[in-house]
Amino acid sequence: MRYLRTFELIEAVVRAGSIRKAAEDTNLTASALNRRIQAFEQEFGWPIFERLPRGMRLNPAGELLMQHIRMQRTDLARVQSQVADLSGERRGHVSIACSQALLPYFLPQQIAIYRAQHPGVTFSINVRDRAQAERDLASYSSDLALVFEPVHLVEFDVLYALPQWVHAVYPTGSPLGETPTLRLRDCLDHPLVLPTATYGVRNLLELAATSIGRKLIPTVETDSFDLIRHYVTQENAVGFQIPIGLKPEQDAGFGHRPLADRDVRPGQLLLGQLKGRALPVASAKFGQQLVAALEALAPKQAPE
Amino acid sequence: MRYLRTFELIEAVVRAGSIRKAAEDTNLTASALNRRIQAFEQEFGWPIFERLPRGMRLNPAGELLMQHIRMQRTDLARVQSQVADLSGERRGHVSIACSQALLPYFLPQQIAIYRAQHPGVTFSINVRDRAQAERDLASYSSDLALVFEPVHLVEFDVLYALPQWVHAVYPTGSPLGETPTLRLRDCLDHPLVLPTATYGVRNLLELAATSIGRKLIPTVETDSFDLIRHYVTQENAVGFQIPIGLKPEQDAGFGHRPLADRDVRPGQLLLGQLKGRALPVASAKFGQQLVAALEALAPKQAPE
DNA sequence: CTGAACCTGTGCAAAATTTGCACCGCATGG
DNA sequence: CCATGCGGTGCAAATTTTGCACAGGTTCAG
Repeated sequence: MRYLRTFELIEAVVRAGSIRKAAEDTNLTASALNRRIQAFEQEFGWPIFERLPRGMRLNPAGELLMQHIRMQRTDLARVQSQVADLSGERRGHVSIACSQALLPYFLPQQIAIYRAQHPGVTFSINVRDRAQAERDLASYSSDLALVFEPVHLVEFDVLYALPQWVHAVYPTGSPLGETPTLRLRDCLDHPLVLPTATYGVRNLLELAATSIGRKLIPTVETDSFDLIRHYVTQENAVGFQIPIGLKPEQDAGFGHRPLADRDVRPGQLLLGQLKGRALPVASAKFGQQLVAALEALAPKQAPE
Repeated sequence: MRYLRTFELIEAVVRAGSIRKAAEDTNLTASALNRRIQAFEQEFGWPIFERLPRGMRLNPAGELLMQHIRMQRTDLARVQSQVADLSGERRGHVSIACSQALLPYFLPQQIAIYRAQHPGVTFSINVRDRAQAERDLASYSSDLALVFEPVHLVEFDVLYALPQWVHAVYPTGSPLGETPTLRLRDCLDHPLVLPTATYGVRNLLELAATSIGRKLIPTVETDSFDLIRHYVTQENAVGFQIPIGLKPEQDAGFGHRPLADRDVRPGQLLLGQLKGRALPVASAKFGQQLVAALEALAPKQAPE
């Protein structure tokens, strides 16, 4: 939009950190860009940048303004999406911040289902840890968040909460697959492949280990759930994962089953949005579909 | 703000109902204005006006856009107000939609108190009936509403609720001032000066009258509470009013006292804002002051 | 201490955009 | 059936935005 150009330029300066760099990104001269920023500050009434010898940085007033700009832009997108909806076009864009576990099966399937009905809708999926996901919502860079065990929950409107029991992942043939129920202490005798501390699964495991007086000593620590799955087949190791990221019956050299409820408490996979925000039509509809899909999933994943 | 010019022009067209009239209001040529509107519609992606032989009218898409425009503008004002606040200037503007009863004593006093501390803050006070007050909030044309017995209460965030007993207003020396408690049936023997049906006081009285099998037959019906007060001294009539609009001891030829609790239920004077809206600093602070003032008022107005 | 490499900011002329004027086609209403 | 008021358009003038050249300042390496 033409009339939002000034905002785009301001954002470019914020990103680039200096007028000259931003000028290149925006195909403008530094002088032209400089004058637009100055003109805006004059109109706005206060400077929004600190002039440093190395470039420009937002001052507190600028931070407040940036919030407004981001909100303004996404609200305009919402209006356009609603207008498209009432013209019967059902176009739009959905942006989701989610945990890794949703990537292999759940989200691809849900997106395909949605797009089968509304081919005009596009998606962006950003993998975020639970803290960053909430920050994404707050800065309007994602519409929906689908994360495991989020941290703050301020400014977060929960659309649906699905309980998830932590599963252990082990090579096929491992004795862990044999016992009637799978206890945490049995897993701890094997080499452990654990996610890093930012992840909810790790958090739940640490709590559980402490309460039975043990410590988690990871053989491999990673932020890739893919690596966890694949490493257990290399060594006789144990990894951990929530079931939504695993196929019901696995046959690529490893199996998985839930840990005993009394050892590790189940966590929650939360679908949510920014509190009080009106979502674009496409995002709202997709959110509804996700709620329905998660609901359908709930009874199948009963605790053992 | 320069970059909001397009929005101003759109609003001007909406208000004027035609491009040519709006062109006069905005000191532009009809052709220039016409082209800006067309350029915007092109960028926006859809027409926002219906072209009628007699002028232009918003289509549904335009209605959605107007909501966005209004919201956008007031949010920018909020940002500017917050920035002014962090520069320690404490400037700003507070707009209030309120019932008539607040005009004679309560609001003037509260505004004076606030302005003594923050002389940079300006006020606009709009008298609105309870339905229109809520519409004002929804269209962002008022920050706060202070109304008696509002109707819908959707989209309305209650900041404080003060119970108000309906008082009868009668000429000094009237027998109504003598009885131990004032019953509604005694009032009904006198000529009645009633507010019109849009007002909460009338509503409460109608309900009360019906429940004792009587009907209200107004001698004078008016939307001016001033007139009610002054008319009772002309004829031996009875008017009704909520106490916040009356001085505790009145001596201008009329007295007042609450009607019996069992005859007429007390109504609520509600201070509120649009649900989910972040108010400008000045409005928020003034809102807090009003809450404190209403709180201080509460115990003094005990039922008889 | 010095010079290169950054940065923001400014005067001025060229380029691009917006505006005003004159005018068209069209529906409405007396 | 004609006067009136409406939105829309071509074109030249007016205004705004931009690019270029350059000033003035700070940082940092040698």
